[in-house]
Amino acid sequence: MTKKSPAPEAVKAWGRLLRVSRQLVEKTEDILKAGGLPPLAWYDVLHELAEAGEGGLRPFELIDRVLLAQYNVSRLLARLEADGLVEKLPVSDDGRGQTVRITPSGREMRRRIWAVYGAAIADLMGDKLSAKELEALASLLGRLRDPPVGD
Amino acid sequence: MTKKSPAPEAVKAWGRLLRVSRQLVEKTEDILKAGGLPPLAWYDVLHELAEAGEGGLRPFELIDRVLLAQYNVSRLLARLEADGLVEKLPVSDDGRGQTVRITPSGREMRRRIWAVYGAAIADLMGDKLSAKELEALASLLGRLRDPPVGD
DNA sequence: TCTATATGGATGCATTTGCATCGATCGTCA
DNA sequence: TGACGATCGATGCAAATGCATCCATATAGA
Repeated sequence: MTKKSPAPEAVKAWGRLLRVSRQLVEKTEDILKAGGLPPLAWYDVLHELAEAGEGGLRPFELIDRVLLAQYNVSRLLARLEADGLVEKLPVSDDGRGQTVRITPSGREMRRRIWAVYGAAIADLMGDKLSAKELEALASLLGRLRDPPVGD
Repeated sequence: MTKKSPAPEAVKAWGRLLRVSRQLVEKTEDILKAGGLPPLAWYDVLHELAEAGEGGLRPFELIDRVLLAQYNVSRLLARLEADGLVEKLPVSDDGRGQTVRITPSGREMRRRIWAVYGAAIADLMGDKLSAKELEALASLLGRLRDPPVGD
């Protein structure tokens, strides 16, 4: 079987995508660290749990949402629980599982992270592109997702 | 001082950017691993060194090109050297430094990785967007780079 | 019901990363 | 020339990640 060769435009866009995203993540992590705040992954999980509300989420639901490996979620939740930011509840109809719920202190931490994270997003993205351009970017990126997503 | 709040469009584009890039990287790493090939970072370094030619590069030059931390480059080069893919040469006019040059076997490895990596790029990007769209994407991403880059 | 298989989640172990620091040389300035 | 701060690159140690596997429960099939 013959391997495909990518178009030059694809290679260029690919390179930019990887480099830019790494640069942005790194900068954001630095800013959070400088503010004595936990890493981005913590925010992601706290955000999902906050959106999920009182019902909480099962760890395996978290896995697809935050795009982390199972063992990573398992350990991250352990750290969050140790810090009192989430709590694990047994779930009645499945003896294997548990439900994870954000605590008030977790919500507070989420707010604190967001104050810094949101500002970083504004600095690093919002200020560089117009609203129309941001929408165009989101739309193009959506087509690269698996599964692709519209709007 | 008041913190900025990001525009909703910025938040959406940000989320897509981080998720899509992680998804693409992960998929690509999986493909490489399945082919018994080393990780993407190896390709990056071999690619830069191949472009640099016989003159090679100093490790600190590699650092900004591949966007890796200094200690990461140091250790990655040690692994590449152990595998005979690069060689380290003393540099005459700076007793602290060294020059790193790709070996024939390193060039060969780069080709083998590219056969798989290039096909992944074609699959994951080239097939999803038109040439025009890819250029638009690259251009938008270029504006997010630090420093921003045109074309 | 009893057994086989699949799923949810945790964990031991090896590798990789991040952080701080170190040794060595270079450049500058008195 | 001699001293001092900066730069290049490596490395010890701690934390995080990846991998394989494990335990427990759930589900399906004979």
